[in-house]
Parts: sequence; structure tokens; C-alpha cells
Amino acid sequence: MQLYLSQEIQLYNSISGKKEKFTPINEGYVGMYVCGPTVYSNVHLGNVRTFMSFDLVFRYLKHLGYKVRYVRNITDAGHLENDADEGEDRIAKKARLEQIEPMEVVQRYTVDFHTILDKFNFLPPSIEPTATGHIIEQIEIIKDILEKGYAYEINGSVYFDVIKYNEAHKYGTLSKRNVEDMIHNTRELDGQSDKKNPQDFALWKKAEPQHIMRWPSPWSDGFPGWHLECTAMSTKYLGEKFDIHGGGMDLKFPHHECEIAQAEACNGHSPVNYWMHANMLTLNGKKMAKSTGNNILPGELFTGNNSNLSKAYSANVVRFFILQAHYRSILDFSDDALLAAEKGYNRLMEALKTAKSLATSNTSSFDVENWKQSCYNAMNDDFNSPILIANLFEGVKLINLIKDGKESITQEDLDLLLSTMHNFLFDVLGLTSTSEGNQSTGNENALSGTVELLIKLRNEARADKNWALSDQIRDELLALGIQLKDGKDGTTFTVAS
RNA sequence: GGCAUCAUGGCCGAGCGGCUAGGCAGCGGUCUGCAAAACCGUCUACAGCGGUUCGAAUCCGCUUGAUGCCUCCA
Repeated sequence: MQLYLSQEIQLYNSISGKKEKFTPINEGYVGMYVCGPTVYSNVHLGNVRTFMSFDLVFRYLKHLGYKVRYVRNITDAGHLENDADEGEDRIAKKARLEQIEPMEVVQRYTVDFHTILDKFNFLPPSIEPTATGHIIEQIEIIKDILEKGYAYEINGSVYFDVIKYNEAHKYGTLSKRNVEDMIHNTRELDGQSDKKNPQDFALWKKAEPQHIMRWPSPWSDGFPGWHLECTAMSTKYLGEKFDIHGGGMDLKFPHHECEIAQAEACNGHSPVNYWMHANMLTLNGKKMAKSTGNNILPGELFTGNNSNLSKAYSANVVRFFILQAHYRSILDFSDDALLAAEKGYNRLMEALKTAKSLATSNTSSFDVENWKQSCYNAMNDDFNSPILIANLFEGVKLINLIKDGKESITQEDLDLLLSTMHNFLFDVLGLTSTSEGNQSTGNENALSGTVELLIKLRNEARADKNWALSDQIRDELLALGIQLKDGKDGTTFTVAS
């Protein structure tokens, strides 16, 4: 029996503003689309958090036995600097500044994106389509919208007519805005825009003569509007109606609003049942901005090479830290918070090692089955990873108390405890075991042997009560980043990472 | 200025009307030759002012502040 039959997910639907029971369109199958990055610069840490939130969703749905088709696009054309105006394509701009081809920009930052996500142990999406690979599909959608009368062509460009659309449908349901307010509050200066109204958005843009990113269309040689690619690709791979659409909060308006309008103009109905939006990341209480230096690149976390960081952090620690907050809350990134997360993470992993050598009893003094369900309950409640983690720490405490002889557990319950911890930590939260993750190299074996030797010598000195020598060994190793840990069963060591 | 979201203890962060969140730090223990590490135990909350209710961190109103979008930065 699949787990999803016994676990009911409640998820927060941005469009209704409420938690709703999750029921996929086709039982056992889930279609999920998440707006991917525009590959015009190094992936933003906030982007990492957004995609990590949906990695968590993807992993949990799979864990429950759903067959999930997860589509996450790469925007490699059409994303303008300024959506409301005659902006420049972000990728084209970067290419101009760097004096390289747009596709070189795309390639460079797509590779960066994948490299960083790999380090954080993201599962690859089922399909990762690009905007430039779906120009034909986008043109077909524009034709359809034109035929339905919700778009108009001017000077080789095609714009979506928001006012007209709003007469038959409602524009702004997701972001809870109404078109009248938007018209009254438009601050935009009246530029040389071809648009009938500032709220209209581009479906197709005629390319300037020097613009290299151009494709033929019935209207002009040009390129598609940013919002259109997501409609084209989600429809192609997931259908006119699919289960979950996700993205960062900042995409709610206008991007997702435009997607709804485009799809509804074509198909007469909303494309998505559940909208999910991941919240922002701040740094030291303020928003991240490259211009003020209040910014960390994901890669800098691994080197510690940033004035906001006191040291380097492993991808696991960062992942653990991010998942300790709920995806719908603003999360504040800081060195102190990362240090705290690192200690907590280490404690969790230590307990896992401890658990392997626990003595079992004939009876259990703890209801493991009940605890396990509370882990599921946490995730079922809108993917509440912080509560899940709190539950996992209950497991840590139990393990340590059993070790101290203050609680008891049967072999059967211990197996259940361990498999549950393992499933949630590694499969659902996507952490990797430190011991499994780091393969021992020859150097590490040599180091290990050397330290073991020093431990042996130190123990001989201690047996002779030669404290000066034993403390020298201990202290000088510590200065080198090797900490000796004297326990009841002998001395172990850890190497600072 | 408009729309939206939010404000929890030294720090991070759950909480969706009554019942312990959790992590880190601190404090007290266990262990130790002394330490460190590890483990156990434990204290400090609910932005302000009103209201609803037998009862509010949790619902409503106002005030203050923050964040996102509208206006380059996810």
C-alpha cells in the first residue's frame, strides 16, 4: 500500500489564502511546475532557498509513493530588465557587458546553477526545459490568444490586453489586486511604449536589428515575453490543468498572474489547482542586495570567503539551517544562526552513530510508532520541516537516554526508530550522512593512523601521570584543528572541517 | 502612495482559542588527573493600546515597525 493513502497532506494554497486538503487530479500522480532561474548571473542564495523548498515538496511526495513529474524551467531568453517598460533582455544585457554571446552567458550560469544545486544535494527535476527550446509552442499560444481576442499586435510586437481580459475574467486573483486600483496607482511615466495600457504585458517582442536573440514569427523576427514560456512549457509537459505550481513570493505578481491570464485566455479555465510560494531570505535582518554588499553567494558559504561569515559551512549545515524554518516564513541568514544550526546538525548525526550500538530490551518505554506518525503529521501539515526536525530531536534525546539506561527499547522498535530517522533525514530533508558522504582518501587514512598513534602515546603518558606530555599532545592537536574526545570507552577524535 | 504578508525569550525559529515546540547560547549536574567534547536537567517570550471570549501569542480594530510586489536586485 502506498503511504499517500494513509497520509493526508494539507497545503497552503496562495490563491485561496488557506490550507487545503491536497487531492491530485489523477490519484497517485502529481504534476508540479516550479519557475526556474533566469540564467544571467550566479544563482542567488534566495533562489537556492526557493528551490530547496520545492525539493522538499518533491522529496516528500515521492516518499509518500506519488509518481511526481516535476518540471522546473531554465529561462534563457525573454526576461526583460523591466517588465512594465521597454526593458532590455537580461541575458542580452549581460552578454553585451561581458562581450560574449548570449548563449555563452546562458551556458555559464546554467552550469553554475547545476553545480551549486548538486552540492546541496537537490534531486534533479523530471524535466528541465528551456525557453529557447520552446519558441514554436510559445508562438502557437500567442496565435491562440490573438484568435480569442485577448491580445493585439503593434509594430511587430504582441501584447496581452489586460483590460479586455479583465472584462470577461478576473485579473489579479492570485495577488489580490484589482485592475482599477492598478490603473489609478500607476506611477510609470508615459514612455514610448506601444502598449495600450501599462498593465498589458508582452507576449512577443520585435527584436532590434542588433539583437542576436531572435526567432521568426508571423509578427516579426523577435523573442517571446517572459511570462509566456512558463505557460507553454507547463501546458506541454503537465497539461492544461495540473496540480502544483510553485515559485518565489516575488513571482506572484506579475509573473504568475500573467500565467493565469494567458492560460485562462487560451483554455477558459485556471491552469493550476494549488499555488505555492516560498518566502524570502534576509541577511542580518535586511534584504539581500548586491548593491549594498549585504549579500552572500552560495559558493561563498563553502569557502567562508565573505565578510558576513566567520567560517566555511558545509552544504548539509546550510540545508539543515534553511529547512529549520518553514518555507512560508521569511528566514534570516546570519553567521550566528548558521553556527547554531551546525551544532544542532552535528548532534543529530552523532545520535545516529550512537543508535547503531544501542543495547535492546524486551520492552520499550517509548511509543515509537506514535512518534513516527508525529513526524508524518508535521510534513502533512503544509510541509512543516521545522516541526519535523523538532520531532527528530525527540528521537535524538531518546537514543541518548537509552544509551544512559534511562529508557529501554526493543530491537523491533529500534529498527523502526532508525529507519524513520533515516527516511526523514536523508530521503525527505535531503541531508547526506557525513560518514557516507565523505569517502576516505589515502590522506585521511594516514591522518587517522597518525592521530591514533598520538592518542596511544598520550594514553601511555596519562598512565604514567605525565600530565605535561599528555596535555601537550592534546593541546597542540587541538591547535591543528584535531579535537580529542575522552569518553568512557576510550578516546576518539574529530577533525575540524 | 497602493496591494499583500509579518512582528515570539540573549540569538535562530515553531505555534492556527485552553495542553512542553525545537535548536544554539546561559545556568546546574554526570563524566574527567584537570579540561575539552559528549550526555542529562533547567530559566528568561509572545511589538504597543483597546475589544470579543469563561479563557488569546493564537480572533477583531487601531498604532508603531519590518519585508515583498507595484519601480534594477530572487
